[in-house]
Amino acid sequence: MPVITRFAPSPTGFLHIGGARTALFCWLFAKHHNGKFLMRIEDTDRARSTPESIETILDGMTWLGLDWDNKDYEGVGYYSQFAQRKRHAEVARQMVANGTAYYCYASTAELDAMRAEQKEKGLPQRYDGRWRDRPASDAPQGVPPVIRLKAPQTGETTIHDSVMGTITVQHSQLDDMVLLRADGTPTYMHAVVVDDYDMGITHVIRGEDHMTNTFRQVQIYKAMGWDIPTFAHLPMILGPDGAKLSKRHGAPAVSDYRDRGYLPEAVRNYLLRLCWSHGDDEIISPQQAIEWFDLGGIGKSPARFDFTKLGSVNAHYIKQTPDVELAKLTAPFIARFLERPLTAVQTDILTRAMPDLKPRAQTLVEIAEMAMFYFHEGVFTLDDKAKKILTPEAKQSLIDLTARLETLSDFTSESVESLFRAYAEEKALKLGAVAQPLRVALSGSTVSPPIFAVAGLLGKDETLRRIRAL
RNA sequence: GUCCCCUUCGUCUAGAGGCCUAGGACAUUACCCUUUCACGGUAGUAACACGGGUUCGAAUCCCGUAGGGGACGCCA
Repeated sequence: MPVITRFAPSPTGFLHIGGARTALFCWLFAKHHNGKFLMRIEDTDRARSTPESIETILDGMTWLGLDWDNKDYEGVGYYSQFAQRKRHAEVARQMVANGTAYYCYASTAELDAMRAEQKEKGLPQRYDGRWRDRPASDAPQGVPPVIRLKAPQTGETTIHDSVMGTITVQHSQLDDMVLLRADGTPTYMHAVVVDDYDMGITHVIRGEDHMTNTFRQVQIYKAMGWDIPTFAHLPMILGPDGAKLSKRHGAPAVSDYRDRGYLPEAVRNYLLRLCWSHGDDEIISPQQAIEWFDLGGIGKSPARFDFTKLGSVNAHYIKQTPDVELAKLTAPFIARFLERPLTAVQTDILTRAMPDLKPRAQTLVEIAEMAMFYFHEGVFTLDDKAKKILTPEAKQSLIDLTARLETLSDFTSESVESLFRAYAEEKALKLGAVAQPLRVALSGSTVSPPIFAVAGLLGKDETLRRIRAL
């Protein structure tokens, strides 16, 4: 049987980084087995679902390179849960007919009171089954009922989770959950099961927060006589402090990572290593990931998100990315700082500077910040450190040097360097004594890429202009 | 409160009863390289939550304790 997995986000916000990890694992598992990976939007909550959110989520998936196999579905490009509502209702009614579900006329206020009382008494908060065995003749007039599952009350259910192992829950822990709301729309619990069945999902891979739900959902499969898929519940991703990953930690949305200059392949590699391992391997190419990925490699314990490590993985992928492409990816960040797009000449400088830029950065934003001085016009504002470099002697050396630079016919990184080296030797100076002042002159800072390379890139005119502007 | 899951360096993890003097990566410290900052290289600090068992032998199996996470909606 071919493997079919799915990612089923609810379109009520952005694509969460934890969701992205789930999607990645589903995708990898399907790819590994030559199966299919499907996208389903869980939009049954009409009040909270928005088209913008769907777009954001799909964008995030595309950015990460996680393509789904039902892009042509019904012309919308994904399976919509809401569109299946008639089918959900039909199944619920079928369950009433076969005695595995029933109508419940309890009002919301009534149920709130019930839960409040249970809580006060320290009892487990569960629906007490007040309509479970009442005859249809008891139904009040004009009250639209919900349909509830008639859950088994004795015995137990065992599931064999591919990550968590064999887990058994007593049926006494289950309650009669709502399947179909009074307005005829399905609840999540019901819709997932029906959709997973209809879509032929063989492996339900999802977050651990769905673990206990699984035992309730299994009752629906049983009630309908459907085959139960394989479940794999992934441990949570926690924030650096061990609490739930949230806005407080800075970056819960996939788009945050794009905006901060992380490469999608780096984010994927980092995410892959959260709760999953393949021996001591850390840097794993997309091809290797597909080849190696298996459910057995997933750990059971939750992982904390570590931005520092993500940074180092990102640095690795930055170094691997070809200069032309990296320049293309960095240009928008620079353009944002400059408040105008880069000219062809500037793009060319950026590309040629890339070999010296990329080993120094962890993100595209850092590259952009570091590259800004190349495009600087006018006079630099120097900090104290830089000012300290420009002693009267240093300035004098620079003036001496401008005269010599002037005569250079072949103005390159190499020729400038040998000229500086010769000068330093002549004056019995360390190279740093002339290189540092040049660095300040050309970059406006005490820290920059190798300064002779900078001079070569800037060219003779601009180099002399910057020295004279001091 | 009830139920479920988890627990190896600061973090991600390797580990399937003897290969463990517990390995790797990130971070961190020192040194080397060096025109600055990085990159790179070398070396170091650093962990089996605790308590009981089982066994000739436990990070690994069992029980308990503590801590963490999750679920308990006409949200998904």
